[in-house]
Amino acid sequence: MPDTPVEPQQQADRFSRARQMQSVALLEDYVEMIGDLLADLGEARVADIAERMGVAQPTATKAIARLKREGLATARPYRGVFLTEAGTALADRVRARHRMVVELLIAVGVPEDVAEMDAEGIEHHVSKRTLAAFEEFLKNRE
Amino acid sequence: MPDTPVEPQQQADRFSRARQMQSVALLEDYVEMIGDLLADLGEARVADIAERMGVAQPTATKAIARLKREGLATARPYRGVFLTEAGTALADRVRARHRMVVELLIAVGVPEDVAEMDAEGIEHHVSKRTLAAFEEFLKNRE
DNA sequence: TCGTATTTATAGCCTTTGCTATATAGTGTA
DNA sequence: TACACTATATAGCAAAGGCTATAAATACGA
Repeated sequence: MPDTPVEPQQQADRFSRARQMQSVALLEDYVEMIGDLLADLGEARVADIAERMGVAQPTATKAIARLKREGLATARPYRGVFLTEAGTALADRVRARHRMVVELLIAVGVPEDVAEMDAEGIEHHVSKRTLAAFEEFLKNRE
Repeated sequence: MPDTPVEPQQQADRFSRARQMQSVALLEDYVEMIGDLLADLGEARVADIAERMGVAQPTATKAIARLKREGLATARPYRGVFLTEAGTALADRVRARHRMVVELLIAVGVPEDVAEMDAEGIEHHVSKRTLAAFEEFLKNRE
């Protein structure tokens, strides 16, 4: 029965939740990016962050300000940006989830480059339970 | 080789693209919702749209204004909201994509209710090619 | 160490998506 | 037909994310 009627309230909640996740998505992207830069280059400069995020430098500065507000990052002016413990943990989770989404997409037949593209948007909406299902699926196929 | 180095520019483009898709997501949600209401109730009132979208009524009014601007909907004040041909076509595409995403999630082991939840956010980031892969996957399994 | 070049921060503006409070227009009934 | 009730529209505000232009701070070579 694909046509179970959906309660308006329930549906509204779903939309609210999706919007909520969206507001977290940017933080996740920045945190992961900063983690990557720290790993790759040993430091995360504002200019590099902006370049890789595809935004203007002041936009990155503002985003970093939000990360600081939320306790995910610290920054010494004109030095680099660093992740707090919470930031590092988030970055790790986000990175793992991203990889899992890409792998799942590839596993169901999505070309690798497309998988990589789409994952960038999809990943933020993948819940814990869905992630667990992905993991299980990848483990059990062959 | 999971560690193909990614060009900064390429990565930036991916993020830009994801942001771009995000701005379309709201339109898609509203259009699909209006389509559903028209089908279910024969009319789409602002109040119903707002309720089901989980937003305040003026927020829905504003979104509808954008739909009109973009040529997806028309509205007669104090009557209902209607979809243009383009709006109807978009609604159909969105609905089909939504169903496909839900089915794919279920097929890889995501519980139905979770699938329905997550699909709400995921669907907007599923490209044509990924959608095609999903379709193929669902057809070929068994 | 000075002075220029690079990098980051600030200022100021725009758009979108929310919100609440309030005005206004339709609807239906007495 | 008039009035109350309901539905929609409008006004005005906030936060987020984006931009360009410009100021300020740092770094580094001469």
